[in-house]
Amino acid sequence: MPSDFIRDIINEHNKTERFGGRVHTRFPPEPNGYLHIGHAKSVCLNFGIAAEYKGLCNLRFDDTNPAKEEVEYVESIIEDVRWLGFDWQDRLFYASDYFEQMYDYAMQLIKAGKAYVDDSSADEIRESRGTLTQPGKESPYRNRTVEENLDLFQRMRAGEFEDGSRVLRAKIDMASPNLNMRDPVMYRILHAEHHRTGSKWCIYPMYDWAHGLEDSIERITHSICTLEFEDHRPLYDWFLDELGVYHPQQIEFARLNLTYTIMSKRNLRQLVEKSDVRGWDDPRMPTVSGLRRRGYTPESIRTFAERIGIAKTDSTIEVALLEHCIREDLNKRAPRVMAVLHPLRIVIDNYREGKIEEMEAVNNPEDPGMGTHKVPFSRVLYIEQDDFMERPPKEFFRLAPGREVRLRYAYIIKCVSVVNDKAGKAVELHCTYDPETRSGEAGSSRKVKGTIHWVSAEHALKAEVRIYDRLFTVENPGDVADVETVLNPHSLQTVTGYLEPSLKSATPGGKYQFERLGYFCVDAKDSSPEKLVFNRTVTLRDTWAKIAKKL
RNA sequence: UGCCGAGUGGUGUAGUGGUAGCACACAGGACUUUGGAUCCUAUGGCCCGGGUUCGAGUCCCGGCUCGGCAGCCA
Repeated sequence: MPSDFIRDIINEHNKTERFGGRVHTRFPPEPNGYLHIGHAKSVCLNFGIAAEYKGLCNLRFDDTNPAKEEVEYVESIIEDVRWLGFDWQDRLFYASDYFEQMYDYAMQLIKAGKAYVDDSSADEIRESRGTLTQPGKESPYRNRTVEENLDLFQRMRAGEFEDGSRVLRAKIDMASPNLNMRDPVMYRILHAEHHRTGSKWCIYPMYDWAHGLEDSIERITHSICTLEFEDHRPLYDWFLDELGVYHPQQIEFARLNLTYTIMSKRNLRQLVEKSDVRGWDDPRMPTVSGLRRRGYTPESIRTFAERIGIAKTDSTIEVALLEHCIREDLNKRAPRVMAVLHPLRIVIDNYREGKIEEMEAVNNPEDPGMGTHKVPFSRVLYIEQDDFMERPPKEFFRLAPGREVRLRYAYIIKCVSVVNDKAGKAVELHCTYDPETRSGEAGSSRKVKGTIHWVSAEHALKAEVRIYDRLFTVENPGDVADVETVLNPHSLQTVTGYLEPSLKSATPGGKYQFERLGYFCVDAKDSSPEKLVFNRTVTLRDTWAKIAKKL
């Protein structure tokens, strides 16, 4: 069980019986965009804590702003939370289900002389709010009678007034050093169609007013949110105390930041709208749907969420940790296959034309229980262009003129000649094989420096392979004024890959390790049996790349 | 220069008065029919200054730095 300041607080509450030993959290997204990895952190935290303490966690849509919210988003959020592996049973709630009760509570506050209808314009309210260093000024409407406020508020609800003409405000303290306490707006008039309540309402509650009530109504014990709401906690507490209702504890933690990644919904939406990516679920997006399509597993994301920890310090996690988590998971479960993405044709001169052998390949060296499968071998093969160099440095131990290398699960071959094109680029290799060295047989114990992967040209399956790189060229794209300027133009490279024939039966979402290259998955949207499409999830650790870089 | 909050290796995160630990990254090595995986080893840290104490990352005081807040967004 992880240890962090939130669990410390819960342990303390359990000790003092503040909530009678109960633990009940909630994940409260606003349905105005797709969930991203930062939300996943919160989902794992809230549902994870509930599970650890044998408590409950609700899924609740904070749908108080009809102007920005859509059912498409609620559907995607439900799918994503479920995919991450969490269950809210029958506790799927919507803030909009509580509108009537919130209205009653507002009437109660008005009757207590703690809220008033303000006829000021938005501009006037902003100007009278004061500044960070100067107190605000009280509204001329602040001291209306309770009767007048009641009447006006009822008429606001009845639709008698235009958008923006009036608001309901809490009467707190215009001189408070905490701006949130300077008579915050509780309701605004919005004649807008709500995705659930239709046109039933034309006044909508503001976050600060609504959120605590939602938590209170659901008997939440620990209302976990991000740091920027720290200043709002006094207001959260004020509303609940003035109403005298059940009062959860709000706790704030630092949101997730990732290197080379943007997390704000605004920026993510911009990428989608400007077609910098192919939608919210583009595999380059840090959205849960993007990661899923990219080939990330729920387990890897949960592990990641656990490893990054929970704290109040603003921090930025290196994206390498996320990549480590998916490699670690896929290493244990992904079957190994061979695929050549940048083919170089080789002919084994001394291998009889038309001869075909079935080589036995291990499905996963980490798990012998996964068995083996056959791969056809023949005279003409493809190997990776990177696995051959005409003038290799001494650190390179793959194929080169006159050098030997092992073909994975097959024979040791030697390169005897190179065919170059006009530009001098190697386009075909002629090799000989050593018949004594077939994998698994007596002579196969002979050692050579390198082993490379291959596919038989005549048996190869062609597929579209999408190779992804980071979306941004800088570590902190979120700090840049316009993210368009730091987009990586090479974040997607599409190639035709040559795959071993066993992949014929690959189904959408299927995850594989292409030996020596990385983990790849069948694209869930664009792949079909006629035209397979693979996404590269993540590369394997590449020691050679590091060496080559230093040369 | 208002209010709130945060400062522990490169990046994160533990440590609640008693040997500063873990993960990732990085460097080296072992092993290897994936330059994968695995294993081993190394480098590297308590923002600063005072104070309390036998003893301070931890408690106190004073600084410094960074983040958040002036939507009828959440």
